[in-house]
Amino acid sequence: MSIARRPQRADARRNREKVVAAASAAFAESGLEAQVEDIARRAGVGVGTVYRHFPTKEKLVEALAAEHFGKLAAIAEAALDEPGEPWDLFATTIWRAATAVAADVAWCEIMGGHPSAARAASPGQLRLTQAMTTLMNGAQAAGVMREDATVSDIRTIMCGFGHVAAAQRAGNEMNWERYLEIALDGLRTR
Amino acid sequence: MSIARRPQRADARRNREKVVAAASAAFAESGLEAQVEDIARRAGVGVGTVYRHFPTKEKLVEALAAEHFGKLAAIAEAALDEPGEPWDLFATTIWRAATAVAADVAWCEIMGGHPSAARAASPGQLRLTQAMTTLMNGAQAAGVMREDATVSDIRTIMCGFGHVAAAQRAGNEMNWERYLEIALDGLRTR
DNA sequence: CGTTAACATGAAGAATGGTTCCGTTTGACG
DNA sequence: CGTCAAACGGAACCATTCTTCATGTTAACG
Repeated sequence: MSIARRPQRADARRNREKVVAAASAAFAESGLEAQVEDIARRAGVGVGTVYRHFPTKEKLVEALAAEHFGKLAAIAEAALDEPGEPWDLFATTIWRAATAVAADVAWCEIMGGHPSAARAASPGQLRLTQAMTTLMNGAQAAGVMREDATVSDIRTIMCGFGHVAAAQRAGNEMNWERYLEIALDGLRTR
Repeated sequence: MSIARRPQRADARRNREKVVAAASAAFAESGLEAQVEDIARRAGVGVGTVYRHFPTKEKLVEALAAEHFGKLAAIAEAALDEPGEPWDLFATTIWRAATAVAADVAWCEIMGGHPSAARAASPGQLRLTQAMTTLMNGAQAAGVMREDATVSDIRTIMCGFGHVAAAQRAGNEMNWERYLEIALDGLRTR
């Protein structure tokens, strides 16, 4: 019994796009604590409209987090098709991902394991895990990455990374490039 | 012109102790977002009493943070008097400190660079920096630690560590021991 | 066009949690 | 003891921020 439903109105879809874009910008700038009212203002709509498209603020965060993980997956998958030494492919991937994450406060928080984002495993997360596993297997087969390293280690390292990058943005004297340099070195075979 | 002031009442000092102990326990268990009312209840006093001794919640956090840094400084200073290989002295210190921090949610947050704690440099922080520098110089002189490593790197690593440990406690699949293992490896000379 | 369901709005509601305030109690001192 | 300033208690206050809802608007379709 499929209930006959009118198609979504054109202005509604447009507004949804505007909300997503505004939220993306607001979160990138102020982190996940950016206020719904601010997002609505940026989008040029009322708060009610935000809530029409996303039942809660948390769902909005989840949606953007899923999008972010999709981007990371794309970065990792791209490396799979590139030529180069196994270690370089892996390291370059981490580096590209980190650079993208560090430029966005909310993304840092999401990588840091913020509750709103960590909940459901998005397809992007699965793809990311898959691609990273392949990259790491390659490096391990070449004997340049410690044998006991797993994707879980990468998650752990990137969790710490997200927070370091966020702290750096917040003004603490800190350096995420240096953090990565040391962590990546710790993953190499001696 | 020193204003004649009555000495602090005995019950007031006792209550202060109780507040500090209660706050310590509440923060260790629930993190810095533990509520003032909960702290007061644990201490067996009213919220007003908490505010008599600490003008704001943030000051209370700062006081406990300073205490924590004092403990870390003691750990590092103790290692200075112990016999052993330079690298082991350094690594053992990090390990001891990390173990202490990981057992306390608020401590993890403080290490992670929580605003309330990062503000003023407490004497404990200075002592900690001093002792760590000595330990690191020893390891570098022995040629077992990368020459470019600085105390600032340790701060960065421990910032990430605090967050990883907190995330692990919050239920994320993560492993701070593994994190440390990799980071310490990254600090060694190849 | 007219009708209607979908959509938009933003002020009001609800929940949270730090801080204040004043009536009451209590320790210290003469 | 009697006095008094210090200390206490905790309900009330206030600020913040997510969420709802009653009212007004608009795109889609016949």
